[in-house]
Amino acid sequence: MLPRLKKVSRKEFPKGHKKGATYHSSHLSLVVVKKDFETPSKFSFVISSKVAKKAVERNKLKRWTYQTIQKEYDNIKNGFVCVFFSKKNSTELLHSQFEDQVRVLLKNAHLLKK
RNA sequence: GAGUUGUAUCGGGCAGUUGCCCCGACAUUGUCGGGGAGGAAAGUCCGAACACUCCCCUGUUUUACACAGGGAGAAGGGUAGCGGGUAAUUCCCGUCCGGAGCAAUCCGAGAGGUGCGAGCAGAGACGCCACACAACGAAAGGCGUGUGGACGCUUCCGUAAGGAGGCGUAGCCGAGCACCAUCUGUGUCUCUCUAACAAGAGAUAGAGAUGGUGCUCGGGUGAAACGGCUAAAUCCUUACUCGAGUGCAAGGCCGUGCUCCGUUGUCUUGCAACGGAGAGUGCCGCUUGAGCCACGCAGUAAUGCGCGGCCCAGAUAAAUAACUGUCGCCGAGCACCAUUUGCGCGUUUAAAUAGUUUUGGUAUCAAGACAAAUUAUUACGUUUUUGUCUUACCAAUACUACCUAGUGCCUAAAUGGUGCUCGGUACAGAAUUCGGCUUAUAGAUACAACACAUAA
RNA sequence: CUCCCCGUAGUUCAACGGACAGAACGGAAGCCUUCUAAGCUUCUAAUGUAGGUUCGAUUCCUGCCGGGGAGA
Repeated sequence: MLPRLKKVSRKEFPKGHKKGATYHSSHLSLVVVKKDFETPSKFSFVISSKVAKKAVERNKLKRWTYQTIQKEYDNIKNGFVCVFFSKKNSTELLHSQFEDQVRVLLKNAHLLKK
């Protein structure tokens, strides 16, 4: 899991999506907003109850994303606020497929240092 | 043995890797130690605690404001056999009654009153009249209250959906009873006639048949059948209970932080001071509580009391996790072993094994016999091809030989154990707290009860 | 999280506890017309679900299911 400092707090949440750049994959989408380059990047995950009706499913998807971000966190550049949005079919994925989707989105957004 | 019902409990264990939230200590941004979802955390269907606003009453006070204590009445809501439990309940316990079930057991808003009573079926669940009484209304009049608008009661009057009243319609089939009418024949008495009987006339008694009227009972229809019964879980009353509403997004704290506005100062942006507003899990409420465990006592029980021990999530864009290995549990399949049981044949002749006969199937490499075809002017022979039979193999049947009391079902069925493979390992995630109810839940365990089958 | 409201044909709405649940716009078939439109006739299709009260439930009561709304 991510520590609380690396997650987006309620005040820092970007209010309109129009400011940031959006990236899409087949089961997820990502909104990235630039901030100052000093602070480390922060992440968030949004899933509505229409996507997954049970709270257990929603918690599971949220934990999967935070876990893959925690694995890749050393490679990620500083100074961004990133929000993952789930699409309607995102409950169909297995765990390894879900991790690949998150990695592909991070790569497409040019957040990885390499 | 295989079920059913009720109650209660559990609902994965261990190890490794990578991580998260809270508390404490040391120390300072790290180490160490402790803790980290449920029986339903769910639905939000009830109830309570707690908090605020409002209403009313009492007291302090001349009154008001304010403070303290409390919820009597009205309206509205809820509950409903009876008794008990609880902080409280649409909850729980005991018990009566009604219903379901063979039974264990389960279900029930189960007080009292009034009366709407359609359609179909059926002979029939009524129709009409009037407005004395009851009910409702108030244009006009009267009386009362009030300055007045008006309000209340009442007379004449009006209303009919009809409580009570009157009249009437309908009334099938069968049986019984009563009354009336007609007819039939009989008995008794009196009179006439006769010697007498018979006959005739009159009166009276009871019987039978037919018809009519009235009453009672039954049939059939329907949930209910003639003036009663049953019925509101949409009405009314009674008893008990809740003052009404909002719900932790209740409610409160906070400046030195953030945003906006205004004023003043320096006076170009900007900065500083003061005031106001807003936002804000920054902090409280927030987890020690109708708490959990064990024992004893009271009680049929729900539950209560006493005593001892324990501290057991507290996040806030929201922690409690992810992956791997192994073990466990359940189901299915396969293999091996063990036990039990069934059916057939048999102990007077078995089966298995060997040989022969008959029948059927397969194979046609080789050999033999027979038949057909091919080559055609005709005949015969040879070669080739095809078919059948025998020799070959298998199965069944019958007989013979051999041998003993078991053997067969071409490995039958059930149960248990071991090993291997495959599949499954549920429902589901705290958000103010607690007590209930309802719903979802792979499976596992314990106890109690009931009915069925079998054996003793 | 807390608190409210609503479920009837494909759609929008009706229906004292009483038959076979009605209307409009739809859809299908036929008639009319040279053809289409309009018009006429016929058909189609529903009480969210499970119990209870009642002789009888769309309506009354209770539990689930689904949808919608309010409070920052």
